[in-house]
Amino acid sequence: MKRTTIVDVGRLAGVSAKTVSRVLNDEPHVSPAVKQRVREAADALDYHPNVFAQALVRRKSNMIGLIYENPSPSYVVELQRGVLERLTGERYKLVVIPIRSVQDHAGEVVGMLRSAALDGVVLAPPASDNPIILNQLKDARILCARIAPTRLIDMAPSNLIDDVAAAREIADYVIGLGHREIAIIRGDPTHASTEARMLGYTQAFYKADIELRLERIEPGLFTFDSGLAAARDIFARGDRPTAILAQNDDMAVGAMMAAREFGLSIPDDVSVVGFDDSEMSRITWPRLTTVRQPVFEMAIAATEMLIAQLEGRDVTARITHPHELLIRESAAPPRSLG
Amino acid sequence: MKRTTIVDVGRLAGVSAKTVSRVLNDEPHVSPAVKQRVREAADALDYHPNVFAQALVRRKSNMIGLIYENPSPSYVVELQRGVLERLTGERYKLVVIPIRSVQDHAGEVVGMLRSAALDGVVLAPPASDNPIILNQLKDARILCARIAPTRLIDMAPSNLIDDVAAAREIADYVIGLGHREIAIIRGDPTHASTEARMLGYTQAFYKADIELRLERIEPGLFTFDSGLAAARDIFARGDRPTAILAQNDDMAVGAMMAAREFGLSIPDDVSVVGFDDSEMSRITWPRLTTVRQPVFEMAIAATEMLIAQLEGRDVTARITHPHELLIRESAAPPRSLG
DNA sequence: AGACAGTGTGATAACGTTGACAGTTTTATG
DNA sequence: CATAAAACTGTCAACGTTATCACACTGTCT
Repeated sequence: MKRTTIVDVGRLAGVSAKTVSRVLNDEPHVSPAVKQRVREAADALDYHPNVFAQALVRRKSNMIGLIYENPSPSYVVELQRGVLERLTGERYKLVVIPIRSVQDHAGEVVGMLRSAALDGVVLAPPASDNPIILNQLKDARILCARIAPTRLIDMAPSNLIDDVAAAREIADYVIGLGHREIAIIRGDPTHASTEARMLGYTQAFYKADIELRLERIEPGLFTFDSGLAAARDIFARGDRPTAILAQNDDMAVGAMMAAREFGLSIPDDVSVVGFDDSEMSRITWPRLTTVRQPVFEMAIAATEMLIAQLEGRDVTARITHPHELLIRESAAPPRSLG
Repeated sequence: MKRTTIVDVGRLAGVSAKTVSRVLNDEPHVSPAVKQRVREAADALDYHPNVFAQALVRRKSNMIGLIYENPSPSYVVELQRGVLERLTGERYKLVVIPIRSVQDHAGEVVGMLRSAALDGVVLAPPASDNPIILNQLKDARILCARIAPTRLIDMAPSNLIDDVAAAREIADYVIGLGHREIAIIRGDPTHASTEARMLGYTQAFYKADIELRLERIEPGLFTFDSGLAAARDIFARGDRPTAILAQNDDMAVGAMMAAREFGLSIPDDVSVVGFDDSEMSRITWPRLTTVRQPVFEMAIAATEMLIAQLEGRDVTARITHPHELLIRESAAPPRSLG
């Protein structure tokens, strides 16, 4: 079973392979009559070009990768939706490349990408923050665009939000409601945004002259389960906080679940706020107060940056996307203030 | 900037290109000494094979596609997780191919796949059920494995659950709780499982001698929003049902949200059950009673079937995966029965 | 000793497409 | 009308790898 090639099409249309190539790639200098004949021949033979032969000779694969290691399914979904959104109508295909642990395998990632022969990659956290990966990509001359890096911002095109300010704002809000006994559930320590958000919280605490007690800071991993476990720890201890700041929505929803297990009502007994505005924050009850990170838009923008580079257009080096405090029903003044 | 090729490696190691190829592909008939030399030369030059040249000559791309058009993010996540799980450690890469509307674009899908030159595809609903796509894949000799088809089961390897039985069981359960006034939120009419689940509900109603009133059947699209809208319609009407059967979890959670808007408590005022056991069913409060469809396992199995075909191994033609009724807290006897 | 199976190695020709260049015709220009 | 410019078309050699075949050598079995 031989594939039909461009030569077959040429034979049927009575022209050279090169001419067929020109027609199929919409190159100029082909007479309308020939164009028509070639098109018909191609249709008749149900011809589809061999992308490998093209990729080989053009040195371009029309495939881009999305690299992530993200414990939050809703985050990953948004990410991918954004990339695919920008890719509709383009000839690029998306190859998804989840990494088990960027921290542990940073050295191997780029080698893998090289064999995959992608035209470029979109880096999501924490790969977008990893200096080893960034440097190796540069050495291997693989183009990239980044989502939510917090370091080395100018090393490659970046899509940011101001994590510190966003975290500070939601902490300000919670403090503004009257809370003083506030617990924090941290994100995955290998993600740089964890520190950034922590810093934002700290600034808000400092401004309000609230002491940040270490035992009120629980480790988490950005997963629902880690939020659930952290909040169980928090509630199991004697001095229950009146509010919980979770560093993403998954953990916040986990914390809400834990509160229910302890018979606590939200927001009356304990306020819970998240971070991201992922889909799940809208489907819980009460709906989660959170701060929106426009992941979908950031993914679109990153993909745009990548495509711009691939096509040799000018590239915006950095976009800081707006965040937004979304006040919903999961946080309220502490009961003592009624 | 020239790429380093197999010839360069050969030159450095003092052997022919073919010998390098043999070493790199672990073919026999190479002396240990040469093997060693070639390996060192390849390392020294940081050589990575060009996958396109390989694909061209081997007629094999080592890429597989995942085709879906699925409105439920959590379903898609599970699907992808399963495929990627089976692919870890394999040399295959995953290309994701979301289709806007399989119904409308069935004729174009396979052409697209052909140009993408994938070795095979995993078909998720509703593409797994589409006869046009299946036939064209067959004609184009693109291998495939299917997830949750309901028709033409023997046309290609399939991973099923018994949708009818599963739907009947959860309806039986709700009826068993004492409900008689039951509304149904249907799924996307272009997905064949919608009819299958409907049939299961119908059987349960018939067995219990409950009339299935048409005005109690609301259309939906498997999305949270469609479930929300459908349930609003249901609650806005005079004769409120005591239970709602939603054909997936997304819509069930939407219905729970609608109930809250109407000040109804779950399960006291109204019971809600879903279908799938997607992640969201565990994070709501009360947790959603549903019937588990092992999407993750089905995706792993489908990928295994595809790989087996690609490697010429024997392929299981059909696996019926177990479903399981998961009784949680979102359904209870109707208030009238206490 | 001769035949024979295997092992190790290289030369050459694909795989299907496009880039570079050259040749031929048509059209525009002075 | 001559001539330059543009439009059209074809030839040939890449692109980087592997398949196929050929050859030389090493044992092993009659």
